Amino acid sequence: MPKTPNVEEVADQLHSTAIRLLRLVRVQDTTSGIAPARLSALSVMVFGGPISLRELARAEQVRPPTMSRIVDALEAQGLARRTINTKDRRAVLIAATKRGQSLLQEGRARRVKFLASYLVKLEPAELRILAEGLAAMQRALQPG
Amino acid sequence: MPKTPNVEEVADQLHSTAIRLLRLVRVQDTTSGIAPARLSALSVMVFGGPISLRELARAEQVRPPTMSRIVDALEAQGLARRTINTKDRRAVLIAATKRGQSLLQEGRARRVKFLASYLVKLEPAELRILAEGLAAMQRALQPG
DNA sequence: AGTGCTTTGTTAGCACTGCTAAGTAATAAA
DNA sequence: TTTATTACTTAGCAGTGCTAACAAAGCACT
Repeated sequence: MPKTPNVEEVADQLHSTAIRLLRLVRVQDTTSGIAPARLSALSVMVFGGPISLRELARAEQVRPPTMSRIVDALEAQGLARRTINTKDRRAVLIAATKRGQSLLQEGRARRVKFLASYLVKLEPAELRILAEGLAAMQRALQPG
Repeated sequence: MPKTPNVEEVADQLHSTAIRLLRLVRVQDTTSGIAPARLSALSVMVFGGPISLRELARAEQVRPPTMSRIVDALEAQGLARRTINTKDRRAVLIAATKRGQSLLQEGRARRVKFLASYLVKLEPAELRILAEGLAAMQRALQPG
């Protein structure tokens, strides 16, 4: 029976493990031909549907000018489109194109597959603990 | 008794959770006055001692020219110093200064404390599971 | 309608961080 | 000694974050 771990120690491990993990998958992301911030913004559109620039910026924790440029690039690559919001003509509605959708799904699949290739080294019991640990972490990171 | 989870599902959760976590702590890092790549490189020197540029670049998974510029900035901020390697005069030995060491420790402490403030919301049993899950993940990410 | 405030988005310009290509200096190999 | 390799730097590009400053649209109130 393992003893209750120190909170700060876990926090430290958490941080460094997250860094290592994202560095690992970054390599996979570059093969998609879409830069990471663009891929991430595209993902929000694909899973959440058309969205205003302001909302998209908030979802990505980025300022509007930054997101405006990201959308510029996605449009130039034919992966997203700005459409007119007839309800409020100040705002734009940004949506992923068909091509943007399929490209995202492919990239996501590749990334997940890549990560999964590491996880298969674990015993079923370890995998279960990892899944439970993740669930706990998601609860902890929840605002409030 | 929870059933054994799907590997790809866990991989997906892992990825998005890691992204969210690092976005969270990024805010804390900006308060240190050192940019993230510089902070990370500094950390390698502080915990591993003097190191050549090539090794440092490898440790940070970055190309030498990129690291050369990061070290330039750290030197300009008085946080690291390039010294001559008498064994091989092609190479440089890069080491953190006293100021670099203390600044890093402070930043690290602030980040850990910040993360820990989220983790205290968890029950001891959840925290234990999270720690075990992290350990499993570190085994999985191990090369080989 | 008109006046003024707020909201949405853009443009311009800066800092930081990644890359490759091309160069110099020191060392190793032939 | 000549050639190749290794370590590092410089130059220049792309991507991604920011703030400041602006235009356009909507809102509130007279």
